[in-house]
Amino acid sequence: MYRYLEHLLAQRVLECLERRHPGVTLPRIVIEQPPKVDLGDFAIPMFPFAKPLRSAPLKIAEAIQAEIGEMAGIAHMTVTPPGYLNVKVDRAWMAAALASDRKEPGETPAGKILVEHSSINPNKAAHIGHLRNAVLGDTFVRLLRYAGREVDVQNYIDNTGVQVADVVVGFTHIEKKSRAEIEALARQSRFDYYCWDLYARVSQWYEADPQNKQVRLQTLHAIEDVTSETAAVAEVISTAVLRRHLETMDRLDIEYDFLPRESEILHLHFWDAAFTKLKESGVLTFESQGKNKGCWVMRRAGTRTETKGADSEKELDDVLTDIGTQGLGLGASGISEEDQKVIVRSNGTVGYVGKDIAYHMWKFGLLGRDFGYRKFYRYPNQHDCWISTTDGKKDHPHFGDVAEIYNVIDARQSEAQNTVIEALRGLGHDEAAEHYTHFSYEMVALTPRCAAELGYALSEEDQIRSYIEVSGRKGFGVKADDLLDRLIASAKQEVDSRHPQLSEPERLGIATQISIGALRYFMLKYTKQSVIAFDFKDALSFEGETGPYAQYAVVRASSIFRRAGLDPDDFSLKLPQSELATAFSGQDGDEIWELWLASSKTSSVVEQCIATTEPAYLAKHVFQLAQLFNTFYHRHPILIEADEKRKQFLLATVAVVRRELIRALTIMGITVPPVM
RNA sequence: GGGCGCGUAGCUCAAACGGAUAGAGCAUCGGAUUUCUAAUCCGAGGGUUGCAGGUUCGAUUCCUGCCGCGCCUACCA
Repeated sequence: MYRYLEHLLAQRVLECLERRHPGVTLPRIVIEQPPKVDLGDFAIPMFPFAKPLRSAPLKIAEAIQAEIGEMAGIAHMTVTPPGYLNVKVDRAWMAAALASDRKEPGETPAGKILVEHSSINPNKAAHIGHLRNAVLGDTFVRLLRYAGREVDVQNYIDNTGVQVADVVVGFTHIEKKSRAEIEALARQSRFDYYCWDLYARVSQWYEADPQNKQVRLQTLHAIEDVTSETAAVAEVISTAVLRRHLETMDRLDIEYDFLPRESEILHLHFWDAAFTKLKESGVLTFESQGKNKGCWVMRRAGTRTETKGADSEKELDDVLTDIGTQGLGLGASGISEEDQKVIVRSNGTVGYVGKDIAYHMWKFGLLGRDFGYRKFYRYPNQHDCWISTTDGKKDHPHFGDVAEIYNVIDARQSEAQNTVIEALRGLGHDEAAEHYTHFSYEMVALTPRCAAELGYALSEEDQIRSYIEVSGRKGFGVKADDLLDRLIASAKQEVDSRHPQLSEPERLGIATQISIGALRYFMLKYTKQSVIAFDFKDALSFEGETGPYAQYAVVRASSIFRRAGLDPDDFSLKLPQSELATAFSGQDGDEIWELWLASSKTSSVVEQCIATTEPAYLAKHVFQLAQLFNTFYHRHPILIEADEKRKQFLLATVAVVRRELIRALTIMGITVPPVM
C-alpha cells in the first residue's frame, strides 16, 4: 500500500506543478520518509524545484498543499521548514487496506526475463563464493516473480574448459584411474569433495614440473573431440559434479530451469553463426601486425573516450596521419595493442568471450540457432530442470529469445561482460544491449583468522590483511556443504536443548530451516559491492541482525495466535475505521502506527530492490520490521488485554506484521519453523 | 601505466536517486514486575565519515588533487 500511495503522490504533485508552470522541465520528484513519524509518513523535498520555478521552496510547498486536492488514503499535508512538504497517511484507511490485504493497483511490464546465476565450473565442490552468487541470483528471481514478471533461471555450465581438463588430468595421469574406476567414484556421495582435493593436487603437480602442463593442453584438445575416451571421462566427471552442485543448491531451495553447456555451444557451432555477423558488421577486425598478428580482435570495452562528434574524429585522423600508425602502437585494426581484445586466435580457435557473444545473441533470439534439450534433474517438488544436448527431445519448453537478461557474475568479470554488451551494440542490437544487465557483486574472501582456523599457513603479508581471496586452484576456501553442515549441527544443538520433547526428525527439520535462514540472510545483508570477509563467528551467529532473529519474530507472532486459539491467516479485523482512528490516536498510537507503516512497505522495497539490483534492501526491511515487532511484543501483553476492542486491534497488528514478515522472508528464500 | 571499485564507531556493515539530530549488529559495561518461552527487550559509552580543496540553501553521497587498499588489464576458460 505504501508503494501505491508513493506513486499516487508523485503523480499528483507532478500534475499540480505542471498545471501551475506549463512548459517548464521539472526535476524528478523524490519521495522519502521523514526522520520521525510525528513529522509525517512521506516527505517531499521542494528544494530541487526552487531554481526551475524561480520560487522559494516553502512557497512551492504551500501552493501544492493548497491546490492538490483530496486523495483517498492521505489525511493531510504540512509545509515544514526549511522546505519540505510532509504528508500524513490516513491511518485508519491504510490499516483497513492492510488488514484485508487489499491488492495494490498497478500494471506489470510484459516480456520474459532471463536470470543467469551460479555458473560453477563442474570440476570441484561449490564454495561460499558460489553461495553468494546463487543466493543473490535466486533472491533476485524471487523478487522479479513477486513483482509479477515471468522469469527463466539459467545456470551456465563450462564443461569443456581447462578447469575440467585439470581434474581429468588428475584422474588419468596422477591417479592413473581407468574410466570404470572414475565412474565408480563418481557415484560416491560427495564426489565433488574428492575432486576439490584432486584439483589442488593437480595444480601442485603442474608447478612441480612445467613439462606436466603439456598434458593439460593435450587433454584440453582431446576433450573437444566428442568421440575420444578423454571426452567421455570429462563428461562423467563434469556431469557428476554438476549433479552435486544441483543437490547442494537444492538444500537452500535454489532451483534452475535450464543448464546451457559450453559443449553444445561448441558442437552446435553457435560461434560460426555469430562470427559471420560480427565480421559483416565490422565489430571484429583482422589484425595483420603486432603481437596479435593473425587474430580477429575487438576494441576492449570502455577504452575509447566516447566519440565526441566529427571534429575530434577528424583531429584524431590528422594526428594519425602525422605520426603514422606505427608510432601510436596502432595495428592494422586501428586499435592500439593494449586496447585490443583477442576474440579469435591466430590458429583460428575462438576464445571464451567470442563464445559468450554467440551465447548472448542466442539469449535475445538473435543468433538463428537453438540448443537441443533434454530433462536432466527432477526436484522433489516435481519441477524439471533441462540441460542442453546436440539433438534432444522434440517436446520441450521454449528457452531464450527473451526481452531482458540479468547475469549474476562477480565484479572481476565486468570487463568481459561489457565487451559482450559492446559487441551487441556493434551488431546494431541497441535494444538488447540496453536490456543486458551485469548483476555485479564483490567476492567472498576469508579473514586471516578464518584461514588459520581452517589450518592454512599464512605469509606475514597475508596475516595483516583484512581478507584473503579464496582459491579453488589451491583448494583454499570453505565448501558450501561444509558450512551448511556446521550451521545445522550448531542449530540442532540449540533446538535439542530447547525442545527435547520433539521427535528427532522434527528437531532436525527446525534446525535445517534455521540454518538456511541464517545462511541466506548472511549472504543478503551485505550490499553487493562490499567484499564479504568471511568468518565462522559471524556466519554461525543466530542473534542480532540475522535470519533467525526474523524467523523468531514470526514464531512469536504465531504463538500468540496459537495460544488465543485463532488462525492468524484467517483473522479478520472487525473494527470499523472510526475505531481504528481512535486506536492510532491513543497514547502509543504513533508507536503502533510505525509497525503498520513498516508492514505496508514490502512492495515498495521489492520495487527498489529490482530497480537497483540490490536485494540487501529487502534484508534491511525484514530486520527493521522484526525489530519493531519485538519491541512491540515486549511492551504490549496481548492475551491478557481486558479491553476487547483494544485486543482486536493488537491482534490485527500482529497478524499484519506476521503476514508481511513471512512474505518478505519467502522472497529471501527463508521459511519459518513452527517453534524455535 | 590504464580501467573499475572501496576507505564511515574497537570489529563487521547501513544510510538508492545530494536532504532534517550519520544508524544497526557484534564486542564491552549495567539492567528487564518467573510473561504471548530471554535465539528477546531496555540503557550506557563509543564518530572531525582517509586527507585537502571545490560546487550549493545543504555533501558520507557530486567534482578535482593527494594518501591507503582491493580487483581487472594473457592468442587461460
